[in-house]
Amino acid sequence: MSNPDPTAVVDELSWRGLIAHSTDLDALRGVLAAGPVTLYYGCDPTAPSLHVGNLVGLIVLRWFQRFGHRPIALAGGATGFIGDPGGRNSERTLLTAEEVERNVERIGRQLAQFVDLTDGRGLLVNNMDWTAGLSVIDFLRDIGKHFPVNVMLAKETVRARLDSGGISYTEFSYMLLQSMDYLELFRREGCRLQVGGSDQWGNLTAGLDLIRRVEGETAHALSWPLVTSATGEKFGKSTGGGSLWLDPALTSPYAFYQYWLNVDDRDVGPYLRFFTFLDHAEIEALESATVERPQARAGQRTLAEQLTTLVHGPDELARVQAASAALFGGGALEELDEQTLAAALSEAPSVSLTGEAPSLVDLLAEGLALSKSDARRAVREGGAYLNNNRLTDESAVPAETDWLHGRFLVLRRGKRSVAVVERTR
RNA sequence: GGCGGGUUGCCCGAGUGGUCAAAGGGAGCAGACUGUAAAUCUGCCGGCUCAGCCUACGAAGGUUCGAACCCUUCACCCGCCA
Repeated sequence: MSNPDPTAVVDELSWRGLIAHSTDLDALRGVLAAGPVTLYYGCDPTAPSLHVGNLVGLIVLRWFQRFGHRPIALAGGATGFIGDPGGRNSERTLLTAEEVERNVERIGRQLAQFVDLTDGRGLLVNNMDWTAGLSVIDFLRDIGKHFPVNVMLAKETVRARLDSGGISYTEFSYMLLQSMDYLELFRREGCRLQVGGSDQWGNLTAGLDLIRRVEGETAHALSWPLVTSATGEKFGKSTGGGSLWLDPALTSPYAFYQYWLNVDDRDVGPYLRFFTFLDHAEIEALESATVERPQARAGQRTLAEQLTTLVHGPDELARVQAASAALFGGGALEELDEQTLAAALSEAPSVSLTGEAPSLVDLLAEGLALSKSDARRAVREGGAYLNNNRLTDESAVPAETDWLHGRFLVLRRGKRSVAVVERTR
């Protein structure tokens, strides 16, 4: 898709609620109108995978690409080494060089999945490339000289840290590195726009200042609002507390799909706008459907479908939908044929068994990653199920007839956590 | 460098010799109600070979019949002074 009006990307993002702060929007439109604009978004490799928090950035890059612009996805091999002081009240634990390197490699692959890199339409870079060889003296002279400490101290991220636990010189310097990235990309690639979450605003504007001082030119910044949820919980914390990762090894596509399927009614509309590329009419229709017939959860279903496809692909989507239908369909598991059941269960965490079966409490603990105390408690509280039947006996052992098709036991804790035990002989 | 304050379970935070696995809140989990939602109510929320035992209150050592609580040393954090 190529839109005839390259400035319309601003209106699109605005309609979707993806603009929180911006530098001069009219000036930005002017730049966008003048031709394809190169812009960048950076992620630090603090973990071996991107998470949903990074998803907005990737989607914004895609929007720009759709409107004919040229996105750069930056993996922060250098900045991740230092640690962003923002959004925390204490110092980060430094990652080792091996960890950063490994994370950069993995995150780079994920970034490449979201941005079309063919024929120079997009670019993937690592800021370590221009930071590693820099000497301290050059850095202090060429970059540090342009940063008034009084201005840095006034930045929200720094001030918050001064009020809580203090901040090391290392993290204090983070802003300089990020600004230097922008300057570097401005020089190398003619990058004129940096996008980021609103918590990055201070860092974004620091980059603009640097470019103005060094190059005497105006660059732009655009931020999106922090994604929140209606209940005030941290967005993207999957049930169970962990982050919602994009890597299927860290968050299974099934769990990923279920997360979106369970989104609060009040969040569906905003999330459809933020996270999908559906057109306005379709989103508005889903928004009214959510108001009129909330129990159908049409919005949640579409959201879950769209995002699972975006991140994990259509094949995974089909599998997790089959699994969800089997596990939440309300029908008896015994009635599912072996093939369907096996396919559905392939999405759930599983335990393989060869010999005699241990107690169900042991299996619950292992399959659902609980402590045995927790597993015991779940049974005691009536929150543990075998093949959709509530367990009541803490010392129960699976009976021969419990094995579905002679192969499977379906264990469940509460409504949503499912694990499968598979027996091989 | 000096003086003072602090370090408690996932987070915040009470606890100053036995009744402490440690108040209260938040987060989380389960049950009921529902729509695999929200709100609400109820229960749970260190581990285990679970009516008992083990491990835990920054670290190590000590006093004591007994220590999260007292003493010593060390580490880190926060103030004020230099």
